[in-house]
Amino acid sequence: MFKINEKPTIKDIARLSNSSIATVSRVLNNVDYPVSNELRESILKVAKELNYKPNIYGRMLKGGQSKEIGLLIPNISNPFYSELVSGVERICIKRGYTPIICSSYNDKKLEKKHLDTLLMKKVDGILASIIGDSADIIREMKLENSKYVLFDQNHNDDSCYSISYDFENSGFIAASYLLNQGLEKIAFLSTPFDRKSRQEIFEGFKRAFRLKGKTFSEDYLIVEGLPENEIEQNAEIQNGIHLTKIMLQKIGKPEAIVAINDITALGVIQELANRKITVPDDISLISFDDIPLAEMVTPKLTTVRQPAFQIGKIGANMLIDRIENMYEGKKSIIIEPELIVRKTVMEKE
Amino acid sequence: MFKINEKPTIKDIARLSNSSIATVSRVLNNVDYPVSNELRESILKVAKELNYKPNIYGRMLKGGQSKEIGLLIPNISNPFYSELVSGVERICIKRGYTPIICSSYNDKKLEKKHLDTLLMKKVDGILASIIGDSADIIREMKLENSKYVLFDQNHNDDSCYSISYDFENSGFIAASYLLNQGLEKIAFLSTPFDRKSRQEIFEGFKRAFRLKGKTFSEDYLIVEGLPENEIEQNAEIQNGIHLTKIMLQKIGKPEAIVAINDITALGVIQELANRKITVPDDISLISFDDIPLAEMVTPKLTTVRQPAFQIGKIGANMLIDRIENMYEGKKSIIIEPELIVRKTVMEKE
DNA sequence: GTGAAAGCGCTAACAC
DNA sequence: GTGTTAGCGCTTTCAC
Repeated sequence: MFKINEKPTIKDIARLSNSSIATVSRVLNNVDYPVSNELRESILKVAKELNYKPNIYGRMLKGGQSKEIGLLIPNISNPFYSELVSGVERICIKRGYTPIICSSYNDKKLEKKHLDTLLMKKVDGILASIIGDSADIIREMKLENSKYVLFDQNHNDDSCYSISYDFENSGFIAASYLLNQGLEKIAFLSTPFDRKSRQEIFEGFKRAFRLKGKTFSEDYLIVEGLPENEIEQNAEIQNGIHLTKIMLQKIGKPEAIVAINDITALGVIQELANRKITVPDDISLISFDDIPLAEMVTPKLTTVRQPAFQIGKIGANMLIDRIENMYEGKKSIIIEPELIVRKTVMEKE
Repeated sequence: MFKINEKPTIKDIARLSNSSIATVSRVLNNVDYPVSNELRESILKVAKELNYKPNIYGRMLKGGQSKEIGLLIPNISNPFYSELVSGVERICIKRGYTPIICSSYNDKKLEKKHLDTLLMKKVDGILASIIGDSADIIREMKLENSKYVLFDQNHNDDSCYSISYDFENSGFIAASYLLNQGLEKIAFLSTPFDRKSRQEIFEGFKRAFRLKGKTFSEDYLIVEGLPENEIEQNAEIQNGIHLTKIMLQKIGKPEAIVAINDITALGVIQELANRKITVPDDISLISFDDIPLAEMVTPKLTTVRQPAFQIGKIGANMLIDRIENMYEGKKSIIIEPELIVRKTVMEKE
């Protein structure tokens, strides 16, 4: 018999089926190779009896693919990213890969450590939304000539495959919609513009004003941030509360508010409610992302959809296509945002 | 030189540092073994120059630990589970493990496939919240003599390590709190009692009535379910909406509602709002879980905390302790729930 | 059709 | 202190 309490190997199968490891390997891998039916049956029978499971490490050593991809994100418990992950997962399931999910919790050291782990595991590729020095991370991935695709990154590096939203247009859509409802005193609430995305949304926002022949007064730009530390998972909502307080103090009640994302918008609603100010009756509110929550809360959020699930799916397909050397699309994919009208903006009747 | 475009191995390092693979292995593993400083320096220098990363597959083949644990859950994009995952992740980071997260999306076939993948990867252990036939899954894990810990499972199997909440007490706490506020016409809204947890919550709920010398009229028990299919990610909130409609039709407006979880409660609020019924002014509402959302929405949810993050942390520690043969706690850990008073229950003044 | 044997990168037992 | 070597489970080449 084979070793007690040890996993059976092809050797055991070979012995018990009176054949050789080579033949067993051929049969089990269903490789296109002539094997007598009799032997084949016998081998399969023994394999089944032993409840044989191949040892992937033996296989990997021969230089196989790990069929794993790394997924480097800031925080799995942020609904935006858990949606993104979900999209990646679906594609991975369909295409036979396992995603290794790593949250860096806004800790650059940890992010680097995760990267090292992934590289060591020799994952077939990496999907990353980097919080730290992206140049650094990219360099390392290149060094290991790992395949990778970046989400929404601040990279100036043309050599990277990436996927992102058209943030400028997002901002434009939001502002245009408000202006079209006759709302003009609009406050823009955001955490600091340290990510390109936020700056771009603001640029599009201003473009909408320009196009209507109006000017945006910088007094209405409220940018402030608790230092970005998402370990406190409700940091973003705290930002919304904080920004609202500052806004009310600086400029009083505007007609409408643009919040940099849905979670921030939730904070805005909460702080306004504290002061008996109702959305949308007293102030209209629009934000960005359209996380699933957006239509679960009351009132349902009017928002500009930047679909996390979809970007996850597209990104995963892009990466796997690259891994399998069949990617033929563009190096940089841009997803167009979409206005989702719900209940937080008072519409002109 | 070593092979172009290939990863350097200890062989390459040995060659370039004029030593042997054994010595290289010793130095790199920092094993307690005498090596001359000169050689050590030289080896480390070469390793660094080559940007050497050990191949874990070679190591694993020798029977090492994978330092991975499997995490089998229903759905990563459900906030409850993304919190749980987050808890597991923290512990894994601290203790040097990588969690492999697998969502089964309520598909039993997929769950089984994930399990096979995990077993094949020879993860050091598995944390599981099983949706399918748990006996089946447990049998397989035992067969592979894999270490495992179950979350909140319907297992009758005493031989299992598990962690769960005291659901009966949760139900008791919720009902007692409402009754103490003078609320007596209380509806209980839940999806079908196919999980032990829901039945237990209801038992505790009834116990509170009994203890106050009151009886709960079964008319007020509203159990109904869209077939459980969380692929539609907002299935749970739809359940809340659906249950509310049925309730209003069957019994009209109760004084208070107990909803089986926070997301369902969000659906309740939404449907009531549609009909201009306000929480808590017209109807009080309490639910279970205390997902982060619960205090982000307006009104903030009064709920009985069944802390997902904490259960994730404890479960991960339990599993890793078992893996490292240092677990000394109980086979079955029960977490006590806690009442979190916020804004959805009208308090007696 | 089938089997023997080399070798993937690493660790560890053994030899010097 | 250092080096040689066997062997982990598998795939694959080569020989029969």
